[in-house]
Amino acid sequence: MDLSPDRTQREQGQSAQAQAYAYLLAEIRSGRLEGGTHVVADRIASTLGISRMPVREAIRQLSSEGFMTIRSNRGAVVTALGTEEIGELYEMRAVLEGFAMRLVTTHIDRQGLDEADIALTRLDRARENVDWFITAHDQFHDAFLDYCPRPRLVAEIRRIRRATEPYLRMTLKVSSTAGQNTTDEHRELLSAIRSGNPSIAETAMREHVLRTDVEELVFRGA
Amino acid sequence: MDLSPDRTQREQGQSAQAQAYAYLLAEIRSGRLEGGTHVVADRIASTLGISRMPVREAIRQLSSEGFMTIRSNRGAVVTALGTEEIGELYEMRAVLEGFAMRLVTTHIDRQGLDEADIALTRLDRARENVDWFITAHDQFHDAFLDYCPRPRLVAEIRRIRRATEPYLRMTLKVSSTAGQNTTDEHRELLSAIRSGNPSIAETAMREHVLRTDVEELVFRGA
DNA sequence: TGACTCTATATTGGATACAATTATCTTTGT
DNA sequence: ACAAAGATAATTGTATCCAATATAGAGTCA
Repeated sequence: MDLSPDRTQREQGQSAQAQAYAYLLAEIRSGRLEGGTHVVADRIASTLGISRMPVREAIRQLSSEGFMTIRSNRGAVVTALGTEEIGELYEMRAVLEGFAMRLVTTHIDRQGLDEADIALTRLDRARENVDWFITAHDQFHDAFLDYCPRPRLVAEIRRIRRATEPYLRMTLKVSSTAGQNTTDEHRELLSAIRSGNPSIAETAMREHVLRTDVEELVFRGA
Repeated sequence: MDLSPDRTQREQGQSAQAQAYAYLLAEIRSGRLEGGTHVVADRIASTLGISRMPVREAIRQLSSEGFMTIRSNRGAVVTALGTEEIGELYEMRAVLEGFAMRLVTTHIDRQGLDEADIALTRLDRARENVDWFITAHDQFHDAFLDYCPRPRLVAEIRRIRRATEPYLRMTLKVSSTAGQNTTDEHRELLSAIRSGNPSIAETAMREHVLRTDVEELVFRGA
């Protein structure tokens, strides 16, 4: 997940549209393109040294993925989510990822649990730095999702996570440090999955995402 | 939900891209464009009397919504879902719509429940005709979703329903008639929501979608 | 000063033109 | 007859061009 600000020159075999898509998504996820920003296709095009059409396509795709909003004849703006919408996205992820855990409990093995344990340690050590924390946090959740035998479900969960990332980043920057309880939260989650009981695991994950993430984001800052 | 096969001439104010999108989506949902069909942008363009660019954008949007698949330099094909993928989509809908019912129980009023009751009657009467049945079935579920205060969640549920519609249609055509138990199933669902207990409602809907729809589709035909 | 109209500019939507790639057909050799 | 190779056509990807629309600004009049 590199987020280099400058021109990602078209590497071998990468289409112009893919380049534009990757560029814009990275700008949005990183927060460099803030919500509400008006994105002019022509500017992006010349920044990347390509024409406007592939940029248009990238914008359309990003908009149907929720990252941008296209207003007819008035261009595209980076989707600015209000607290309600952010809350709704977290809620959806909570529900979906909760269900994913139900499936994970019956598919994860010793190795998977060990990996999650390691990820938890990394997460604890990464508390001071926003980028590290987000990366480690994603990896912790991914450690479980890797064992969920539902590719589309996993893709959707990750999509939602990306969509909310800029706001998580903002919040973390404000509070500067993730709390100690974050680690405790995740440790409890891990043990719920270790229990092997699908219902317990589902509930734990649902509550975890709702509690930790939504509360911190919506009520504390943003 | 009209699905006219012939040219939907560009009505007042409708952009070419919107026209292409609506046209392709209707063709796919109705089953006229079967899964696996290679869609040539130029053909669609001349069919609709527009150029290729807005069609490309429509295709890209449809692909990011799961209706089509774009292979680099090799065009787009209508997504052909296997039984596993269909099952996964139903599963996701079951989970999301289950959660939606949790919220609905605390927001629905007398009028909403009456509407659901009426929709149930219509559903029962529409059992012989595939199109009527699908419409009535959607309306029954929508009667609840109208009372769910989470717009994105509702949109996602409907998106999944549209994506699986062609396959439901195929299955219904084979079995020619929806069973009596379909009505019973939905009646039980309604009473679960009437109970006013969020957890009962959530479970009922989740089980309902998984049981009725997935079983009929995946194990009976398709 | 402030609202309004008209004009100039920027931006978007769409069509066409061209280049790059893939698919199809034909030819050739065995 | 079959496979390989080359030529040809079809299709996709991208750039450029033009028209339609929206935005911003200058001037005008009360």
